[in-house]
Amino acid sequence: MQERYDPAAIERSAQADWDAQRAFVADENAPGEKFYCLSMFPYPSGRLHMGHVRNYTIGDVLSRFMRMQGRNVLQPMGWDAFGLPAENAAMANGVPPAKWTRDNIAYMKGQLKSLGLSIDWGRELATCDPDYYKWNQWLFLRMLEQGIAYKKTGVVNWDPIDQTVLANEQVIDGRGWRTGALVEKREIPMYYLRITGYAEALRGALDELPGWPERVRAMQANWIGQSYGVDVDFPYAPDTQAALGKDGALRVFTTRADTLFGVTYVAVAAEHPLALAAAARDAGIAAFVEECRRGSTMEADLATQEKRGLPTGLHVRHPLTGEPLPVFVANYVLMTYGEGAVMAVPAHDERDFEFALKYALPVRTVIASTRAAYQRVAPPWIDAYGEPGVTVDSGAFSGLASAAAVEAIAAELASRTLGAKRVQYRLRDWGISRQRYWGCPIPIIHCEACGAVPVPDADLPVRLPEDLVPDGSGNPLAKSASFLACKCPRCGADARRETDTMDTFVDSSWYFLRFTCADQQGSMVDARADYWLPVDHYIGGIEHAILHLLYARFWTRVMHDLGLVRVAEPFANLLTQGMVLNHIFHRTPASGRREYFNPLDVDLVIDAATKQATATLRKDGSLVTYEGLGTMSKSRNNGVDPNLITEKFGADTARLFMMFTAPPEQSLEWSDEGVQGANRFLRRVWKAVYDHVAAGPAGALDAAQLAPADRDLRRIAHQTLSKVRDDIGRRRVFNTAIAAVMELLNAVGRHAGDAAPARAARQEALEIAVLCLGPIVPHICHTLWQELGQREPLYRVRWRETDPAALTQEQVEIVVQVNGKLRGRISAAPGASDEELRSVALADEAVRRFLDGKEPKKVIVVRGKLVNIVI
RNA sequence: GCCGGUGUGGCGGAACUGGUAGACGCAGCAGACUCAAAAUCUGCCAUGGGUAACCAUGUGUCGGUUCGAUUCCGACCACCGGCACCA
Repeated sequence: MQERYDPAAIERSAQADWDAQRAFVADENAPGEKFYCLSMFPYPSGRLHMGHVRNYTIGDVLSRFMRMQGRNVLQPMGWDAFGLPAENAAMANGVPPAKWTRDNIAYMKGQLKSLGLSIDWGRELATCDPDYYKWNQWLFLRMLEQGIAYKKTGVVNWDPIDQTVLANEQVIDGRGWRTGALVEKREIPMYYLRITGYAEALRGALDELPGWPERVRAMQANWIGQSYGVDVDFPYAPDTQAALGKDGALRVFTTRADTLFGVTYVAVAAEHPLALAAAARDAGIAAFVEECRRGSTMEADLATQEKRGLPTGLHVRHPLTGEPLPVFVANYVLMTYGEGAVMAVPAHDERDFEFALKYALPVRTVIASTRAAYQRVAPPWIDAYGEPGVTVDSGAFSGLASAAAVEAIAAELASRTLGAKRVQYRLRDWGISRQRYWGCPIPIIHCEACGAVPVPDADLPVRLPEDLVPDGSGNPLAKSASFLACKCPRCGADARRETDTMDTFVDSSWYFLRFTCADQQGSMVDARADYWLPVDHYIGGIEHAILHLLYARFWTRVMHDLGLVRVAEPFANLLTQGMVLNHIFHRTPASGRREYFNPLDVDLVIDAATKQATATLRKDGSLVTYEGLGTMSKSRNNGVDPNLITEKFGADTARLFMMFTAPPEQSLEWSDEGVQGANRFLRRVWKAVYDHVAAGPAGALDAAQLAPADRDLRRIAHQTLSKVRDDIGRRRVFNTAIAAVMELLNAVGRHAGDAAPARAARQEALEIAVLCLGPIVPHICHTLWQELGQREPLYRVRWRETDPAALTQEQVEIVVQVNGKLRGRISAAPGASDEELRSVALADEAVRRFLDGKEPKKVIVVRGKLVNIVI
């Protein structure tokens, strides 16, 4: 055995062994219960980043661990290959997105391979392959037939100079990122998927996902946002009838029908028909409506902006009292939620209260607090105003508890056909049309005579031409004569192809199904999907907790309902890993644009006393501003290239650092010293095995022959075995598992003696250490396992059973507290009774000092752990 | 703004079911080896007081429940993730 740990050579040879043995090819017919372990596939941005390394290491540790538990494991990998960055790169370099993407995939695949991941590469797929996206199109057509996909108008960001649609991230402070032009909103026709039809199913099934983190389930439930309420119709007053030229009613949705008698005005969104009718008559309103339409589409902006509105001059009548109520246009009413109109109850809703105060509208108290938190609503706002209570000043409905009042008022409205109870969801339908080139074409043909005609299945896939180069001025597909030209499938006339492509969330909504049968040409999925699904463990960033995971759940349900797959829920267990952080340094020169510096080029000193940070540039010692820790990102230039680490220390060191430094769900702070520490530990493991092996083979272990020190080592080794299995297998934490093996190795270092039983105990302890580390640092363990004289390669070895006899102890330490404070320690047999523990504790010298001769009032004994004496 | 999360030594973190706060590692300090340095090994390492034994304080802040709270409850503060066209 070599004395020096040489990661480059070891990793090369271990990977060659695994390749030669086809060690990780998944087989549906292999023995063992299946285990589908999936990490979120990467966007091929060019190079792997540390978030990927963390994600894929977690998945690989689980995969390798589960193989050792006898499971039949599938761990696939692919590429989320469509998306905006490829178009941006094309604009910057003139390279077609297809070439850029495929080059990136080739490079990143090499990087992934060098990490030693136990992936079945035979199932690799890229979402930009026609073999893959053909089935996006095929399922879209099925959804169209089912009415799940439909067309309506939607709002987009429009850059008037580049004549192009912008993504939200391309809008900076209301201006286009390239042109600086003020962004406009435009309404254009788009395809939507009716995810709202699945809202109840998606929400209800969250309760049946115990393997998901509570916080993700909560986030999804809130996103779907189920609320029970009442639709209320406010009949038009004569002025409104005149303005619209017809009779009718303004419909609002409310969860607080009990406050109906407190309504003092109604508010509508800027896009609401009533607002548009008012705008047509009044230039001031038209200007306000236009201003609201110009603003951001992002919810965060809408929610933080100042609440403003204007009276439309129109009125509606209260459905029960007939009182005329003014109609306002307000920027805080969302056209996309409910009916785009709200009944305003300033006394019992904080937003309405703020608005009414600002515009001097009446505030009418109609709820009495059941805990006497207030008498009459008056500024300033307190949260109690918004709580349910008992109705007052509500005509025939006064004196009812809120819940009862809702029922009674809903019944009354229903009897007058002016309202009905209804369940409302916050969730909106999923708009999938993107006015972009690098995505999956939507399989529609526009015919002058026949309208929008679906492409026949036989003509799928609609291929995306791969030679176009976007230049920022709109979708190049719209200028490609060869792509556009086609015949109408219905009438045969010349027609034009749809140029919108699909949201890339479509691509990632079913890739996990395709991995099970990536070679299937004849159908979207086959029976193998039913064997492997659901994914037993899905691992990915917390940033995907809502959108991707909800869309994937929805898409799978649609496939389920079409009879394509048996499962309805695709992911049985979910692990949401934390972000990888690094220091951020910048400098803002007088000229303006902020410049970021890579942490590699900066020295950071933090004064322990003052906590003052001083950051200087290495090359010239000049000062830069320390911004603190933040997610590694290109824009902040604080990424660490995984290659630098693997080249210097090896993949095992990178893997160990990632797994040891923080538990998987928490964010992980990058630390160069931490990486060196991980490498140091691997060198120690190597040396421990080397020293042992160099002394010649150890004999068989005979428990009866062991000296006390040998038994201690053996106990620690078997405790470690149990702990690591529990940590990885049940708790899904790795840092504590690694810490346990470190302790075992420290114990091996302390253990001495060349007698045969001592050497046998060390052999066993080292075998257990290597076995436990195997899933985490597979290359070094692959080699050390052989050096320890094992014939079966480690990747085929089963986990070892803990020997209960090794765990027994003659004496255990019991902690003694007086009034909850630690005052002494006693030693007792593990099975000692409460009485025995109590009397030994009371007799203890240290404890007696604190008892001060007093009689204990109470003695609490936790067997095997502690005695607490209360005086 | 709304929804979700996090907060423990100089630093990353541990304490799993309410029961010894600080495992394991990093950094630091001291020593051994060395001509020297690196590497390696050994010891120390929450804060304050004390030569020491030991004592007091201490898990973001304030309060509560309990024999006992990092853990449970309430209020607050700071930071992080998501908010529907980044993926």
